[in-house]
Amino acid sequence: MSLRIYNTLKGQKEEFVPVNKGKVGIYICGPTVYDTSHIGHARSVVVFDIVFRWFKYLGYEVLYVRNFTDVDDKIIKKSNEIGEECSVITEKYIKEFHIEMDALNVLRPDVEPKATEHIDHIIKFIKKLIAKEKAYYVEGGDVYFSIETFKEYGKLSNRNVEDMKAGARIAIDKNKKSPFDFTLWKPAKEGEPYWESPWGKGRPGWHIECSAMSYEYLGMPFDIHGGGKDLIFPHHENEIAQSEALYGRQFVKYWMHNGFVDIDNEKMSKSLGNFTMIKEVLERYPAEVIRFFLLSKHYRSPIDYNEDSMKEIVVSLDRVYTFLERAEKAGAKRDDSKHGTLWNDFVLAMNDDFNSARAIASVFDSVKKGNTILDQNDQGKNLDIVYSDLRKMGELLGIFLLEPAEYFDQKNKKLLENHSINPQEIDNLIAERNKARANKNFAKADEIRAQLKAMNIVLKDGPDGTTWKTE
RNA sequence: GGCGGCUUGGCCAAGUGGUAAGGCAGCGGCCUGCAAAGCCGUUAUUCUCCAGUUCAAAUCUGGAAGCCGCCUCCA
Repeated sequence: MSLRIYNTLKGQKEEFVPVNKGKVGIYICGPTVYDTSHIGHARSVVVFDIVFRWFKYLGYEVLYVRNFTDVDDKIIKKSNEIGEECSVITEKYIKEFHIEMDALNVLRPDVEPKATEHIDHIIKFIKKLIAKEKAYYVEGGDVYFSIETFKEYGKLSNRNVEDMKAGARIAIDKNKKSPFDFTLWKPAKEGEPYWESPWGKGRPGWHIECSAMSYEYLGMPFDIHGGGKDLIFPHHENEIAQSEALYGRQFVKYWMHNGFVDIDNEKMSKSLGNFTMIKEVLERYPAEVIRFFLLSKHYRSPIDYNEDSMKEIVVSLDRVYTFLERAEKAGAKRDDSKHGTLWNDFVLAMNDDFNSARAIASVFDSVKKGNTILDQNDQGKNLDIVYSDLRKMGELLGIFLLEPAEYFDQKNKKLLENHSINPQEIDNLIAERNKARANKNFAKADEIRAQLKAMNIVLKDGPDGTTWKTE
């Protein structure tokens, strides 16, 4: 049962064989910190969080690096617009990013390097490229990478320079040897942040930081490099060019790219004004629901964010927690010494290119199996196994990790707040209804049930009395 | 123009050439004073269409239609 990963470079799934036995190096392109993160960022981060967790589960020694791009034209633009220092902006959004990702139960990477803290490494990298004649300086302070010096340019995105020229969607720049040469270092204009370099005061281009920093932390080649699908070209293509041109060997073994999040079947875009921010979604749904949603479809496919899907996820999550609660009340105990057959299905799914959508089917199969055991009053070992497997699946997916009571309390609290309902009011109505029931006045009892139902409160009559939940 | 992807029941969604997972919704049943939860049964002779390869195809090949993404900052 070995792990298979879809490698963008090869266009197919391949068996995962680490560069160094027992170890895995992962580098993920993190955000450019100039604005609030949207649900698309959340997907990328959650997807690779699953990858991280799965490698650890498989017993690898993992070194997980995810950068922050904190020097960039967009940051400078924002700085000019709002009159704040770049560093104030980047720090603000890094902090926000951390808060939101923590809420989504995302594990922090081992290292989160910032471009501005690795300018020395970047300059050194560029100097070496120039020395090898893979890059050139032009009058005025720009340094470009020369794609003509790297014959394999285009191998990740399946492009070739001739075809791209035919597309002609690129501005001709007289300073460049080829229109596809890209910036490694650009000069600072008046008032822009800068660092001293052999090419004057300036700042690094976007692509170079990932080559320089990944080399610093993970060496070359390393195992996994990932990010959103849109980064395949030009960002990752350019990283390959820089790193492989300089060192003459493979840069990355497996390239992974996640699909986009659409909003109501449309691409998120500024013109449509439908950028959906993580914080907005967190206001509407529990963080766990968002995470569950993001994992409900295979990571490479597009996923559509919409109200109906989210509601469905809420119902599904309730089902899982309802079972966990029921199992725990029946005395289910965690015992990881043994696994059931559904666990094997889960592992197979995850080993097949991190197929979380399929893995989630094992979650529901476990719930059903567990409920059947409970219905048949056949507790004991079987229940413990199903329960333990389910808990373990939750740990690896990073969902349903709460105690059921905590989950339902939070949910109830939110609903009561949203509808300004006083819990005391509910208790009073229940007491009244139970009095009616004791007197066999079922008409009155049903009336109260309906009244509560109208408030989105659902009653459950059990052997230990009446409990309620929100709908 | 170049490159890549998608099209599976009312909806969402897996699917590794061997005879359609899972979830939501619906319907029937058991349980319940009634409910809720749960369980059981039921809902695609069929996977956009056409042709081909094969004993066997949703899965492979060729073609058609529709949709989407990247090539410009973008997760």
